[in-house]
Amino acid sequence: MAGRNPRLDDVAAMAGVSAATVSRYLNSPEVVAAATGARIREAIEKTGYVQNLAATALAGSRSRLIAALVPDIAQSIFNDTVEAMIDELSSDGNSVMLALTGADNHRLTREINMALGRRVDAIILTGIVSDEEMRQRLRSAGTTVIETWGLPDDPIDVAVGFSHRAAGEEMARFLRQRGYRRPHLVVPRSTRSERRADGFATRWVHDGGAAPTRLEVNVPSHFGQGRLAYRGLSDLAEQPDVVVCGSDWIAQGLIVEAQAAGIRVPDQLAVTGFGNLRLAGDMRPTITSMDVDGARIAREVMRVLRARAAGQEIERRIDVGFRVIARESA
Amino acid sequence: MAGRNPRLDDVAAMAGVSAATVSRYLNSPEVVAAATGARIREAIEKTGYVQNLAATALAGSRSRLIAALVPDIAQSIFNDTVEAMIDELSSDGNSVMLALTGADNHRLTREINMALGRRVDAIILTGIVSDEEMRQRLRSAGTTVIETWGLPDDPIDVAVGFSHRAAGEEMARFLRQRGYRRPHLVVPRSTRSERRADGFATRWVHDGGAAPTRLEVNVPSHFGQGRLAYRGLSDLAEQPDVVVCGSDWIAQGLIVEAQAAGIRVPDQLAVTGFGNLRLAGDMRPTITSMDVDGARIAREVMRVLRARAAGQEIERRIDVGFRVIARESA
DNA sequence: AATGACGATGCAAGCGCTTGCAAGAAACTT
DNA sequence: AAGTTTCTTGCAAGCGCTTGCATCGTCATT
Repeated sequence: MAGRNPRLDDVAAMAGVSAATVSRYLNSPEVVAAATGARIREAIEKTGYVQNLAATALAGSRSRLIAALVPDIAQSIFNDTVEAMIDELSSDGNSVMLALTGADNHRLTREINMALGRRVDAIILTGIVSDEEMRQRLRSAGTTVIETWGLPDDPIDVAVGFSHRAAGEEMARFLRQRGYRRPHLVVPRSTRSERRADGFATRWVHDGGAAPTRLEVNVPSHFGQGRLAYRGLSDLAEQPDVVVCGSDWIAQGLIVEAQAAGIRVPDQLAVTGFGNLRLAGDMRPTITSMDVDGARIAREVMRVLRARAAGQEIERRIDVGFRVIARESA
Repeated sequence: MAGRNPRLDDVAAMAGVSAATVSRYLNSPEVVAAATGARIREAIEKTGYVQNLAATALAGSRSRLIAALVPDIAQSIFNDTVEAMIDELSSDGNSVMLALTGADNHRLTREINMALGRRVDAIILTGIVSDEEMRQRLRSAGTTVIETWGLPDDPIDVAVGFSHRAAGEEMARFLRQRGYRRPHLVVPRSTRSERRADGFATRWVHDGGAAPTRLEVNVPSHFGQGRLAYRGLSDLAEQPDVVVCGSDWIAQGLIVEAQAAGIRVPDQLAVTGFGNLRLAGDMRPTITSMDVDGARIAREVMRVLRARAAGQEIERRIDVGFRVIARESA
């Protein structure tokens, strides 16, 4: 006890029981007699004991550690989901290892190895693991792996998300129905955004429209890109009547720049965003966007995790859908 | 080897050495003979061995786990810093446990306990731990504790940040010198923001101005609050000539709303933000803000961590400063 | 009063790795 | 050639906790 951190033994000695009993008390209080429990509680209090979770993880089968891999957090549409998940997970007594993968495949690999090394109970992926070898590796690791925000045909393990292609198609349908004729797409260079853009274009053409023009921008997308995208419009042969942006931030920037140039939105130029971030509803004009329920994704992830912990079967693909939120900007 | 994950032993057996040697190879490759190292590398490759870091943490003295506690990540001025830190830390072979504390003291306590339980090598705090008992607890835990973004007189262990009060004073000086006379403060309900506001007010009055009016808003601050804050101006007896916002988001929203009302910024109303986020430079008009180098904070944190690991002494309070970025909005 | 059944607890063998100590081999010294 | 020093490597004792199995009272049952 002198100098070092108190251990299970110290608590056990003080409470007059064996270490095993203290361990049981910690993990399932209901199995130890009430009186014993009280003594143990007191001993824990007195010694200031804090369970060494590294030892717990080693001895037991669970680490109560969950790895969450995201491209970035500085400006990310996933933040709400990640925040909700971290919240829930820690209420359940887990810790979350947050790793940033960027667009970089090499970092993804490194972080997955780290996660495997720590024997995490689950790996939550945001963004798409395209490397087939890595997918295989994850499959055979035996860990729960949840892919979020996308809905691959053949998930590594479980996927919670929606079809980006379908979302793009839906937006095309919506704008066409509203009477727009010349859409211009501003597309961040991420697999998901590109898929939406492809869905949009395919549907648009299928419905008899001319192939939309397209501007690619870097990720992560931000306000400033919207402004640049607006200026880029002047290079187009034909002016669009609606600009379909890959994110609400881009849409916001584009609107601000258009207004600064004296253009009225949506009368002279309509704009749509993606993500239905809070600012979409707050902007002047309010921004028409595509809503994805990030919190719902988090909830479904938790449901999967709990089901797994309880040994229940779950569906492999969980579609949370999306919906167009019609507002003033388009 | 059958069925289960390969262990150190398995690698050792295949390479024809003892487990100790493999362990040494893993931790300090230079101490094992080159030829042996090659055999081990090959064995690792073949078995697909992944070090069990729970065991490593238990046996060794370091866990290579760092806990980062932040109020939130959905909309946070700290995100850049956190992102930079996570990046650096994982390049160094550490994992980061990200915990969200919200404004809630109870969650803070829980997460600190978790961190201590995992025997993290360091705890990085963003936001202020005001509970004196908890500060004491952290002091005696013997773990490296780094408080960031603030600069308490008596840090728990080490602090990297700046004086919010001084930043507020500096903004007051700046605006006074620019000739503004009636500032109005929009203050998020966080200790840091309030401190800046206090610094501003004190200085302003000290320099002969009338005490600034003040509007409190909830955290996390966002675009929509700026719009509301603008509308709130009409309730004031006297109209301000400059609105000092607690964040760039608020400033941005306020500008958009003012413009929608036909008010020219800064001619009829000046606005300042805080944080010098990217959008401050991108907005129309560009937003005058207070810059804090979040990446620098991350770098200093890393420096402290490395110094600690190397057993060197470091200063307890590291001031990264701040500076006003004069732009179009004020 | 004998027999189970059951609840509460202890024993001890791990979980997979690190590291101080010691020994054998190889390379220098004198 | 013997004595040192320097490298490499192995041995084995932990690190602090969990958990299957065994033990021992207590009660309810016959």
